[in-house]
Amino acid sequence: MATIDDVAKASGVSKGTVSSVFSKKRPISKEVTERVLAAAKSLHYKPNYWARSLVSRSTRILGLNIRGESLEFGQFHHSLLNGVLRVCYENGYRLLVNALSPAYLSQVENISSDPVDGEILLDPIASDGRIEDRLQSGMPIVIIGRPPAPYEAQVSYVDNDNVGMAAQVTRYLIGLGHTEILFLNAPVSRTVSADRGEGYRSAFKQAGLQPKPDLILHKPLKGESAHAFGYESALAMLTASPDITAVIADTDMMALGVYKAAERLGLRIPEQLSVFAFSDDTVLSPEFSPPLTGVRLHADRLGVEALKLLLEQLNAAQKSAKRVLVPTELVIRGSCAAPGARGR
Amino acid sequence: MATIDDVAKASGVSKGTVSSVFSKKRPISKEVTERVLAAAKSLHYKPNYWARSLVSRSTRILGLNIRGESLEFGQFHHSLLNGVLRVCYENGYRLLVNALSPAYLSQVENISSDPVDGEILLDPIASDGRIEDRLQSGMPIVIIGRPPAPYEAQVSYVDNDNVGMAAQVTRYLIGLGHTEILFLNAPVSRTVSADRGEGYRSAFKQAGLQPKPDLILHKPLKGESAHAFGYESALAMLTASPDITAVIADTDMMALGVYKAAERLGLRIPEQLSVFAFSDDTVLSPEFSPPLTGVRLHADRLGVEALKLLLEQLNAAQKSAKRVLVPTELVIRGSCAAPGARGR
DNA sequence: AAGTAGCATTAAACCGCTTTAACAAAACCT
DNA sequence: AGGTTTTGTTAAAGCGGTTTAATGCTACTT
Repeated sequence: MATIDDVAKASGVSKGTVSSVFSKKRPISKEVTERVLAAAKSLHYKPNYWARSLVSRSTRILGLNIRGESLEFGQFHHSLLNGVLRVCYENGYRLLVNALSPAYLSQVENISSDPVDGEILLDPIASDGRIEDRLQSGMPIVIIGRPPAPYEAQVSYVDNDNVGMAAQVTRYLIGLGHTEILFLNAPVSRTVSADRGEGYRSAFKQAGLQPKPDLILHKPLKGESAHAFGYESALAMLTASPDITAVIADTDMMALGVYKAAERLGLRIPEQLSVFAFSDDTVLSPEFSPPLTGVRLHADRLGVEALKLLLEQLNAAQKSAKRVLVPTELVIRGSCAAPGARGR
Repeated sequence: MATIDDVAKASGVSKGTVSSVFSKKRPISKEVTERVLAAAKSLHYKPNYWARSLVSRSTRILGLNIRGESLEFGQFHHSLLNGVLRVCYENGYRLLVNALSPAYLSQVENISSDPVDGEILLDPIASDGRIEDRLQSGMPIVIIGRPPAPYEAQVSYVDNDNVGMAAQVTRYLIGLGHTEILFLNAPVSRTVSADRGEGYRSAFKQAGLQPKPDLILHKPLKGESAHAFGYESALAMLTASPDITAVIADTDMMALGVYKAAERLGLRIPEQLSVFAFSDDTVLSPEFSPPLTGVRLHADRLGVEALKLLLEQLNAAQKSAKRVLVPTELVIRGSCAAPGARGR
């Protein structure tokens, strides 16, 4: 590959001049510009990206960081990615998808700063090392999901209104006549689980009822798949407490587990058991029988808003912690109904 | 951000030593290693990615290049991306999604070599500047889809067996009794359209029939959406030639246009018109009424195989042009049947 | 005509790291 | 003991660009 020196020599100018021709940061006479460009073309010269980034301290690359443990790229993530990519496309940024295993990152020889101008962090957990890390190094970030409390005032983030959404759903189920509602929540450490738990409880209180703490279960962060967790915990709980008439599941896969448990127990959905999922999977949900009632999260808008915040932050003189909430909508299909008798 | 010099100073060694501690390319005594690492931690030092890449001439980033004109990120692309990401994850590579608008790329100040070790090129067209470009600069590439003829022997690529697949489908329709089969093909310039066209024709010849050239239409590369093209060309052709009893569409969106045209003309599917699409969209296809018969392309495997080839190429001493074909499967749903009367 | 301002260009310093060549100290032969 | 390896460290020379300060020019004042 030809370097800037080759081009400088070939066109009879200094490398500083060649640099200016390409970066357009300083005016160069038309005549010289043409000579340089011609030489560059014949030598197949292109400025080296890394060298340029090294000194200009900018790459026009944005990062999308996915926690290493979970490379579960479902429709939610894809939809989000779509949103992010669109904004990148429009603004001339490339997108670096950063999904590296923790095992890889923990090795000394792989430690390094990230090669991006800014980053979007997905799916924050309670003690999320990534945030501290970026704050430390001054890397602009936007989080999708609510950051853990200590950082909430320090970083910008985009989120659904998880509290409100969970409350709405719970109200909906209470309105149908349910009072014993099992909540199979996300892993405790994920911030989203706290919010949804709060919404769940508040709806109960608002209705003048006492939420029962033992009806909230959390999926473990690692290990067990969502499906297995849905199946096993629903099976156990439904067997132990015959009063339960409805289940709120965190994801569609988890809901699928619940369906399976219901089948095993001979419970008809929705007549004997209502099932709900925090999901907007247009593939799976309608395929369920009965079709799964859930909520549309608008992952693409989460992506778009996050990237906009990030770009804003890159161009702003001083940082500020902004928050954007993306509204959600209940999608009522066929898996919830008024509670019926649960005879054995 | 602290630099290597700061760490060297703080731990009382030279920067060469610090470098060796982090890169592990040269043995450093345990005692010194610890001292350096401690100093690095307290200074929040991380090696600068760009500086490192500049001299080591490697970034551990792979690129996924999408032709600028088409940022139509559908399920095919997502599935492909999933495959690619999985292999990246396992091998400690980051993925750079390169979807920049052509308008942006054409500006002088934005020309520069790509900051990746290797690249996957999606959706090649007849005169694809990207390939020549990469060959020129010595950038390792793997193409998904068949590269244009002049490059076929020079670059590695992964593809479906488009010729065989198109032949299989056409045989299937001929077997059902169709002889007048309209083929709404991909844009002429896309290499995939030539292959599918060939398969279509060969099936006719094999059955002792003459394929009619005017029954093959190509979507324009830009402009019109697939849906609009499907609708308009089907409407025109079906009106002009009442003998047509089947349509092979390039994509599901195009097939949707055909459905719409059929409805407009009062043609029932599949009784009066069979429709087929080269698509495996699990969202859309079953939603069609009747459900759309198509073909499963296994985009994720395309991605996985492409990335494997790329990694192989990066590690190999000398390059070689390999080819991997990913098999496809007919997915028979409800949109094709034996031809019936097409009374007006 | 002299002085000032503006413009295009260049040489040299620098960005933060890796690597080469040189070297000292310790370990291994006979 | 003397010579040869091995091991650990360093100073200095890049990697391929950008940027700063300096330098000739030409053009504009007055």
